[in-house]
Amino acid sequence: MHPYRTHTCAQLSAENVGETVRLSGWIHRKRDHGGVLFVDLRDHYGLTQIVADSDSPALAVLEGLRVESVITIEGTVKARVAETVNANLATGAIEVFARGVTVQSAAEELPMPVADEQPYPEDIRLKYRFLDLRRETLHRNIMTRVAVIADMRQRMGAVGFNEFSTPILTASSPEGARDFLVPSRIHAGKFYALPQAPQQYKQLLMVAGFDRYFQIAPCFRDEDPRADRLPGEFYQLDLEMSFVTQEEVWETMEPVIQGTFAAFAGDKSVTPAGKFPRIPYDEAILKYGSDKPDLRNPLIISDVSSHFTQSGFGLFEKIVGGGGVVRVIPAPATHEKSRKFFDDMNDWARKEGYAGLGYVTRKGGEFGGPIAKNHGPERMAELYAELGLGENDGLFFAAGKEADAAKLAGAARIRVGEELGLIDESRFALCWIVDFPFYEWNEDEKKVDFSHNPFSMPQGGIDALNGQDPLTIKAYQYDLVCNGYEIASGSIRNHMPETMVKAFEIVGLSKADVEERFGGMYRAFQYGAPPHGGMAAGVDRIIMLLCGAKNLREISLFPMNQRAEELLMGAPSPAEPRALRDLHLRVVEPVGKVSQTS
RNA sequence: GCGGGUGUAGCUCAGUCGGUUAGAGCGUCGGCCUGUCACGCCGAAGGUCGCGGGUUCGAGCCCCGUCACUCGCGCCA
Repeated sequence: MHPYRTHTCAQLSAENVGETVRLSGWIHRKRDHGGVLFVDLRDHYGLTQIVADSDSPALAVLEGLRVESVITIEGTVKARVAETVNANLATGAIEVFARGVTVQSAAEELPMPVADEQPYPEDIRLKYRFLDLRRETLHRNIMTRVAVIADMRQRMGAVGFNEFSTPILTASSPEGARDFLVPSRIHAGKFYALPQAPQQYKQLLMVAGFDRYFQIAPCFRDEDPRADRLPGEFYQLDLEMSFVTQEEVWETMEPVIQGTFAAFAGDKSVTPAGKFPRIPYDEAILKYGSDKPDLRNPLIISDVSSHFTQSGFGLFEKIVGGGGVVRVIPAPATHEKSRKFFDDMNDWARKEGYAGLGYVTRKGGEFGGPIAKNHGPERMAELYAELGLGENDGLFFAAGKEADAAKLAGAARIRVGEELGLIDESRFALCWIVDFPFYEWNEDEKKVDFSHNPFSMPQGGIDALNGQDPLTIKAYQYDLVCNGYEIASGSIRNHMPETMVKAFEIVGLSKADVEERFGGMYRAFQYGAPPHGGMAAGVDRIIMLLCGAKNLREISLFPMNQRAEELLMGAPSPAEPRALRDLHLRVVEPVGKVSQTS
């Protein structure tokens, strides 16, 4: 007989009654009735009830063990009598009568429960992550993660992509996020950087003629986290294709992404492949106030500035006269809502740092609120007719400089949608946001900057760079958005050296700068580079959506906390003086702050 | 870097207007219990009310500072 087990804890059924078996696992729960004792024995696969009574030498041993101790049970499979069958358990028709027990590893008193899903403080969960990972939900989420990644690999392979591993110790990329640096021992004063993404390597693979690359790629960025952004490291489904237009990237990836979503969506619907809406960036900002709109929210923002060029409502007239805009978010069927509902929204907007969120109420056709009063009921009715709003619909107003108003309107759209329960939770709504601006105006430095990706191809190519106002140039650049989360981002790359040089010139960088900062890639483009493009999808975020988790820590094995500490292993930690010497480093403590070590 | 929220037993939380010895449930420990499956019953231990300062006759409660966790802004090409 196998020293540890003949079956897993999910395997035994009525068919095994009478067999002598061996099971190993953790003591999930223990119910001690004195003369008879039950143990729910748990392994990765499931639970089996173990029973011991005074006839069994196992009774005394099990009585003395704490939960989460690891044991091996040898015993006989018994059918449960009808009244004691547990329909909630896969193995609930049987139990194993323990004849002998071996303690493989006794557990101390636990710092946190395993057989219980009660919320627990993050720092304890992270410090005892091995216990946390035993808990049902997290254990299941991690297995979903494993399955999603395997599914992605399979689908990518099926459409002709090959998985390549690119270097982890690489060169610092001067654009973008803050790098994690690794000091060089051999080269004093020089540093490797961990890749923020395999961007340049995957483009080099295209130049090297490999045609279709993908990788479940670890990426490293030293930026502050969010609930949907892990500190330090994360994974991307990174891919690149040669000789493609952006439409081909979308057409190739829609079935892959849709397929993976559908495979794990449970009873939620997923936007069909080939039907992902393609929304230009400018339109997204106008209609949704965001470049990552949640399309489950039916509310659409409208620009009503033209209605306020002349208005009894002086504030809006002044804003529009000064080049600003007035945008509105409908609040359908809010005639029963109290004044507090509307005032609370305004308070919320002010708390978020905006000037305020105006509103008009409407009940049975009657307008209410100061904006309606001053603007006048006839003009309000005109505006309502244009927007197609009914006699019980309210309206929120976001006014100011265009970018601010759009942002406030976007935030208000989300909040109104949630408050009114308008979000359709039963689906994954996917869309592409396309035609991102290539450049943007940097108000602080009074100069033009790259808006997103300096490697992407400007629409119109070098002619556009030469002849057009830079701020009107679009890029062949796109994001994939699901339920308000940006889940992928990509572009057709700029593979032409002279176009690259021109593109960087506009943000004030010379040819020499390009050669210095992107030397490898720039050099590669001198020797025959195929037109190429691709994208990178946030694996963690996709898994979070599919698991219905609100936080990336719920789908990650050993995540760092918000201060980028890994509490289980204790990272980061101070280095030995000798290691610092080898690396030619000396630590300079920040003034006024003592670094904490544990 | 900035802002919001939270901080009371190992955990989840209650704690009235600032007023007696700070409570409950879960967990832990001890005892009892031969059919439970979130077993039950009895008992016990367990508290620098995050920390420091202040106001007050008196502070878990009010004020100031600070720390931790968390959510957001900046940031994330």
